[in-house]
Amino acid sequence: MIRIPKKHRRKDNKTIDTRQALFDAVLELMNRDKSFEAISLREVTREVGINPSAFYRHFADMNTLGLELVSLSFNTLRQLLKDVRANPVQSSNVIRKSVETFVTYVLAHPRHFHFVIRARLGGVAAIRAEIDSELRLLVSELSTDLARQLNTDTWTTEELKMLAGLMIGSMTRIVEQLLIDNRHDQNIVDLIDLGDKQLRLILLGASQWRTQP
Amino acid sequence: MIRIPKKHRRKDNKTIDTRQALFDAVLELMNRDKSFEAISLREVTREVGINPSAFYRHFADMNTLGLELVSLSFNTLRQLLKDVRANPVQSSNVIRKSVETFVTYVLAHPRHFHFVIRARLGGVAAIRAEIDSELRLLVSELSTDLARQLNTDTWTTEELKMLAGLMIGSMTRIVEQLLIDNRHDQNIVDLIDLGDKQLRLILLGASQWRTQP
DNA sequence: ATTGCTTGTCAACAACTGTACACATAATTA
DNA sequence: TAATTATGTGTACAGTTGTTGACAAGCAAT
Repeated sequence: MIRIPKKHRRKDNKTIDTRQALFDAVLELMNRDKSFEAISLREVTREVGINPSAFYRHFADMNTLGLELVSLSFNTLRQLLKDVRANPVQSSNVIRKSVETFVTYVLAHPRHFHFVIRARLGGVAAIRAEIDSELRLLVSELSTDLARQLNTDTWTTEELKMLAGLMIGSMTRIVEQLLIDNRHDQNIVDLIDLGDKQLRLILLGASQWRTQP
Repeated sequence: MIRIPKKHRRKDNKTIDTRQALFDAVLELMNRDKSFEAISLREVTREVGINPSAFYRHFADMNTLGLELVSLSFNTLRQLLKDVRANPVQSSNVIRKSVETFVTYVLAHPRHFHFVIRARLGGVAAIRAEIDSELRLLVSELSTDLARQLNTDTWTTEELKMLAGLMIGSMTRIVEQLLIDNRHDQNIVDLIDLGDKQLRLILLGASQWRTQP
């Protein structure tokens, strides 16, 4: 019988071959319109082209794979934030430029964003919890950023989080419309326009905000 | 063997018994942390206490059941909107009162809202599409409502939808936090507070909005 | 070249799935 | 009452699932 040997590395270059392929397979299957919960272990190995039992050489089960996928996905998001902080947007229209870079980045890494968007409300509680905590972290980070640009006399910490949540919520919806069922052939430019206007309206409201008793 | 007979009605009183029980079973299973896609036909019938084959007397398959569940769920939402329009809120603090009634209503029909929230990004494309179209309808309705209260010179139709989408998006997040994993024991009052502030900030921004070229 | 670890194959298992068919019972209509 | 229709049962089927255990091959270090 002909056996096609799979290469595998070690220690320094830790067995990334099929491990990465397993990640990719899950993302690909989700891209083909399956929720994470509905993807079977065998389906994944079939996609990769290995025996079902070989799966266990890399992950204890599908859920731990999913949890690692959450980390990976948020890492690519963090990479964007890092880049943005390194090269802050310089433009007369900061907001629109920011939305543009964001959308561009999402479209450059659609699978990771698609996974998070879908798994956020999916059926695996542990994954939901992990995504939730990552998002809360994001809200906190953004609210401290905002604190530097707003009058801290009129903004409590809680209100800053409320504002940050609103902004991230708006962006989340953009990603949802961008990556899921855009059969409504919603133009990308239109989506950028939508995000731009929503953020501008939010920040317009913020500029008028006064703490109420 | 003991057989417990199930009653069933007809025509005028259309076979609602087990049919309704099947709906309830699905909602109950989703409430127990399963995504719709991951619920098997047999599981549902097991929950109801009937033979798997009997399922087909009521639905062609799980997906059509799911689609009907979308209709049912949005009907309960429409009921709220109907009530609200019939008895418009009269208060010095309209926004907060509105959020309160909304949250109260959601908590009175948690399963329907829970289903929609979860299935909106779930794995069944037909169900997603249906929910999406219902939500778009909602956005349209709200934007015509808003048109009556805002200066139509400074608001285009598209911008009204943008505003309505922002408001509904905010409420959607509230429902998500209300019904899913509120292990963060987020107080209901805090959530109402959050929704109130977000809506106020949005409408504050709206009051300052000017159409830009 | 031998040893030892990693990665993969193969075969098997019991459990569960959706669906089909023939049949039984309950409720409605004639 | 008798006939008809709606609903539910029982059994069966082939297909898929997660997981296990024994074994083989790839790779690195000795």
